[in-house]
Amino acid sequence: MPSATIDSPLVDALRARGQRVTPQRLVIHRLLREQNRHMSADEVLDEVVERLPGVSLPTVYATLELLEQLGLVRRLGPTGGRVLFDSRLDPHHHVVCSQCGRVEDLDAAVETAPALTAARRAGFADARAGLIVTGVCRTCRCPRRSYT
Amino acid sequence: MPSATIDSPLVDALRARGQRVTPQRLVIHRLLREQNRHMSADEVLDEVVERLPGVSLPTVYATLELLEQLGLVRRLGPTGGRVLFDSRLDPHHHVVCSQCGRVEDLDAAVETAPALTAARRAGFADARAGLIVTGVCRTCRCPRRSYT
DNA sequence: CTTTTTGCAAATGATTTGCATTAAC
DNA sequence: GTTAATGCAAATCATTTGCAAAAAG
Repeated sequence: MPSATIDSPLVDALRARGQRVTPQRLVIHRLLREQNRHMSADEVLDEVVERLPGVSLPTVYATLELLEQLGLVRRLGPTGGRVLFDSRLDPHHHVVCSQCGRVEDLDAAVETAPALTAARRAGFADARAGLIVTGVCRTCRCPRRSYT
Repeated sequence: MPSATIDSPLVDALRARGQRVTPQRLVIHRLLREQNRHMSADEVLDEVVERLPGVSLPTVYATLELLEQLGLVRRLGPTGGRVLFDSRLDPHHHVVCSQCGRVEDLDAAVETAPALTAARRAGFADARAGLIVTGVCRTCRCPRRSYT
């Protein structure tokens, strides 16, 4: 009976996918489990090099993407790489394709009031809420085939 | 009695702030009102140069930022310039400071089910929802003064 | 041993900046 | 006339890529 360590979820997922367990991956994963804050790739590198000198930024990026695919971290922010501007001013939300970055409007009633209240309580003024739904769009889902 | 044109909201806001009404600003604003889609700065430039040759990318960026400040467009995507990774895996939301980019967790119950359903109906699979609240944090609000 | 992962250096792409010129007011 | 806004070229920043060397299984 293997005792569940902090590494287990990562190690198990890697083995299940036939991928390798490297010190870089372990250290980055541990760091993220320990730190209870949002970190950029840069910040991760800074902390990681202290424990494992020589680690490179590209490795950090690759590992973070891997961890995201394994469901072990959540990516925040740019879902595609660029900023988009929306001319619709009425309240509505958005769906973003996690593969191609396509953004579509989403008309759905979502009760954002409690979140706005919580934000104000946290010290944020002029709060506005927007729901971002992430998923895989039809086009990206249908492999190599025009709309059937 | 000035008839309300499509330009009015922009022109009025500019005058109110003592800023200048330039053809670039008018054309970019009109374009965004007409097009009913999300556009990147590049895409805006492409369309704008057809109507006003010689317009530059920096001007497009500056104008889009201005329009955002005036509340005439909404910015989607990178609220700060970089991606952040969140190690919290349980459902929660985020507040982002629109000035400094600071991101904090937000624990508030938000009913995302209807949005997820709408996304599926729109053809998106594996949909996950995250609420992003944008506002100005306390630190950015208190001008030039450490926490009082 | 074989194949994946790494580190390095260089490339890419979006956005921003400095500055002289032009155009609003 | 004054001052803000523009266009241009170059800078910056985060992220990605190509490839040979190192390491996991």
